[in-house]
Amino acid sequence: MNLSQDTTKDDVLREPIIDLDDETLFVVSQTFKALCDPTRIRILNFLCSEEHSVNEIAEKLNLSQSSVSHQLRFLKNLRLVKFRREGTTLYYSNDDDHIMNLLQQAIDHATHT
Amino acid sequence: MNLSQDTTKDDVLREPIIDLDDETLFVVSQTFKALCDPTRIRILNFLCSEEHSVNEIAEKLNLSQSSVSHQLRFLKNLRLVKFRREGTTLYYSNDDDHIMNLLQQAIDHATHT
DNA sequence: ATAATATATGAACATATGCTCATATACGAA
DNA sequence: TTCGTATATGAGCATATGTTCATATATTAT
Repeated sequence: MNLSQDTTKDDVLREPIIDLDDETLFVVSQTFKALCDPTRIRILNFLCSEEHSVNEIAEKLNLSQSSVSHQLRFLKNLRLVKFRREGTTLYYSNDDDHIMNLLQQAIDHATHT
Repeated sequence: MNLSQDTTKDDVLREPIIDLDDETLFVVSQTFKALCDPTRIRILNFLCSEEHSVNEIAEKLNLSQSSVSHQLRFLKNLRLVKFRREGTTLYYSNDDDHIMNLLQQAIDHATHT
């Protein structure tokens, strides 16, 4: 696994990646950090199919408005969710299909077991 | 509110899962927790291709023996790595292809960006 | 303008996390 | 057994994390 990496265009045979550069490491760890908290998992899973307002999320998932808002800010900083405004209501939705796909894979794996 | 849940085996059409049960939530969060720390990411990535002893890991990744050992215990508890003994040396290796695959996807995604 | 509703935010707090240090344990060689 | 090497473990510590509480901000309606 991990037998290759970006090198110059001329390379054909590539060295295996022993260690990862700091930036990759940071991005990957941040990505998984977003997915490692039960509350965020529930929120992301809830936003998987369709958009929901902050209050809807809080009510359906039985969480405080503040907690949801804090977590949504966290997820928005990582560009995992986005929102649109309608009056005073903000509708949040998925903004990263790739990460949502990783989450679904893990959920499928967990439920399948 | 968990509008849907596991249904009977006879069902073909199923409601979307609004909320996740506690066990799934726990397993998924634990899984990602394993992948959200830079040190564990480096260790798992290093073990991705082949087995390595504790000292090899520590030296190649420039980590303390103690830190590596602690993290390996963490990863072993989650069944993400296994080891075989050869004298006093323990060779650790990947024990969960599915999770390793999730990690590689995230790494590819991060490096590709 | 004020009121009502929806959301965001900062402080404080308790808990979780990851590291280091020192030491314990396990195994093999002599 | 004793020594040397490899690994494991527990305590202590500093930092990170997630929640609640109180309050701030934003938008709409009156």
